[in-house]
Amino acid sequence: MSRAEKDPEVRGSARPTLEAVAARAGVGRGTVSRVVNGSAGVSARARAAVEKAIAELGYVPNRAARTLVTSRTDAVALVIPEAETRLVAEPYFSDTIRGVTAGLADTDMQLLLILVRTAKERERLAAYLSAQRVDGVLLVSVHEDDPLPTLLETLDLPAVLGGRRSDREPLSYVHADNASGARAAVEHLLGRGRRAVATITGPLDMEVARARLDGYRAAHGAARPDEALVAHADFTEEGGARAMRELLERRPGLDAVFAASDVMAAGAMQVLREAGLRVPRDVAVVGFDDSIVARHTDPPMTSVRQPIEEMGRTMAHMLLDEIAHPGLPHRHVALATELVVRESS
Amino acid sequence: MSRAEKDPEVRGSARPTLEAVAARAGVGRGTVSRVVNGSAGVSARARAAVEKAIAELGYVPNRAARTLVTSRTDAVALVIPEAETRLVAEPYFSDTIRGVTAGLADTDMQLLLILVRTAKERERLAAYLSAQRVDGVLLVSVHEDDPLPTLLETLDLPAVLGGRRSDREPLSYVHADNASGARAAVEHLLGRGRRAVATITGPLDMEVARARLDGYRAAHGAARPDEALVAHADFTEEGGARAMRELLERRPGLDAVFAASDVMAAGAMQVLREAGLRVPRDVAVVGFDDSIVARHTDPPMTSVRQPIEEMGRTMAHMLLDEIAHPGLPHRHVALATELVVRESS
DNA sequence: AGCCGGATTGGGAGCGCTCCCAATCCGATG
DNA sequence: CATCGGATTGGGAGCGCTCCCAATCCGGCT
Repeated sequence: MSRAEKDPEVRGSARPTLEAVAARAGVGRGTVSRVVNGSAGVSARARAAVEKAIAELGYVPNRAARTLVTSRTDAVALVIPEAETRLVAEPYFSDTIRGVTAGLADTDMQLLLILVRTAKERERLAAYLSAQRVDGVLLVSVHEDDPLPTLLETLDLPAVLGGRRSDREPLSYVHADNASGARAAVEHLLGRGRRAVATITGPLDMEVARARLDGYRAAHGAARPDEALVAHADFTEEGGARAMRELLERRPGLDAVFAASDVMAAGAMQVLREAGLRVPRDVAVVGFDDSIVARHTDPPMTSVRQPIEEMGRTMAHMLLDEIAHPGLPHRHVALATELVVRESS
Repeated sequence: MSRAEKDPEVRGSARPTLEAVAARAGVGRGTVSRVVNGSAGVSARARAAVEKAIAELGYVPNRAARTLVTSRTDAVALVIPEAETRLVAEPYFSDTIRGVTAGLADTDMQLLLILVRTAKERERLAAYLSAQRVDGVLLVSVHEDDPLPTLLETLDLPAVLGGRRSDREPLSYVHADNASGARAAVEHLLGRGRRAVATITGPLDMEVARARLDGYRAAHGAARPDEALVAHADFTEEGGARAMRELLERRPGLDAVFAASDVMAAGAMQVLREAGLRVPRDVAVVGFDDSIVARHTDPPMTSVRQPIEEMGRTMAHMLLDEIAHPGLPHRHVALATELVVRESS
């Protein structure tokens, strides 16, 4: 039998309250509260007495009581569409979380993780967020038609997006400079003498996918690239494979492919191999994300690295700012990408 | 200027309270509370009136107020040592989270994600958990000397571990049947005629690593395997490579390797290739985890799959049980693994 | 008609904290 | 020595909810 069952005092009610600390320190509740919250206007003597009492009693403030009166929750939510956790290049997920956690580390903000899987859950989430249970929201992997950002806007709840819906995104966001990254990748291919550089895009209802396609086009300068060299996919390996087959059928002479994700690039490499084409000899391949997949393909894949962990950290910092200063105008941050050259190009 | 600034009523205080619902429905607070919490003893008439009022007002209970009086928080924490998010095979992290989320889906439990990075943070966490801010704790990737499980025990806080510290683990846990999985892998190699099967272990202060090593030994039956065929590493790719070099030096004639993780196996395959040995012709390789890495090595790797998402789901369910029924004896659940045969063996 | 007991109901008390104001203290000033 | 004002302090009020008990209601029975 657990101690808690025998003696209800052990868990819960036994914990010292503000009042107990006040009594022990021989001061009033107000003074203890001031010390705990670091407000000014407490004499050194009183402060010392309170701190001593706190230490002796092992006092920890009751968060619920505080929330009840201040209506701050000291919690932020990280909302991730469930589907993304499967599709997106693997480390994306953990890197984001790691970054966000790091950004929150010196705060005593709690991180609530919310995976949204179904439309039903999405609705529940709306109710949830409306109910003020968090001080702010981080939202990653937004699609263009995602209703959540709009909801956050109307709720006037501090929020920072990872990525943006379009280039006119009103909410604060952090994203990688996808267009430049893609452009650098394609320029790299062209610079190595490739002539017919194809691309495999992500789903075009995501701005990341569009931006990478734009970068691909921009790399061609005034010379509009052959539209038959553009194939659309969905960030999955199978999608990448399918797109590669299409491309080979349409333009058998292509000599390079830029895929908007490593996973798609891996699918493409598979198809190339099956078609008897060698990488990079016959067809050079560049991916995007520099995920773990890129390092393990054969040959190892050239890829565009995005600083995902830093993005998470930045998002967290921006959110804390917005929470602390509600009037703040929204901010838009783009972080640089970096081309990591390996043997596939 | 945001609406909230102009009109403080918009955010927060404007939300209807229990009292408001009661007034609107023409009943007392108690009745509304009973309806909201689904307790019995409410007439159909009253219930209908209350439900109508709730819908009209868009009432959502204030969690903090409820927590304050019940001292339930309706939140559980998932604690992950930060280091693991880097080392462990990538999808582990997201699969676990996905599983836990799924297991919590029909509840209105919140999931708090806590990444512990430093010893300092670990201490803070102790204070945090002692402060009753969650109803229960999920703890993954425990090391033998981890002080947290013991803390949870003394706090008498509902907890479920992912993995166990030893085979005498008192706390509830869910783990994969590592020994059987490893055994199956090695038997598979022996069954294909391999004679000198080496193994690369994980850090032996983790029970998973020990269990997989035990499985390796068990597969050899009465015939104790040559101890020179056992090399220790740390679940990293570099560690796997280093161990492989050691093994090749000690026993150049080995014809198979079972690594306790895919990532280590990938490192080993790299070394084998550099040594001019072909996989699987000269040396067969089997990994553990069946992570994304296994599918992308060259050749694709045979690996032992563990049902990580299901483990997460099971952990969540068990925790909910322990929270609901505090007296419950601790439970230990082992989930079966499965050998996925690919070209590396 | 009067009474009984179970079903239903209302609302006081109180959870632990912050906010805020009135009270007190104390050194400095005239 | 009286007065003044800023610094410090104590504690009432109240946040929104659940718990619980006393009060009320009502159908059935004598």
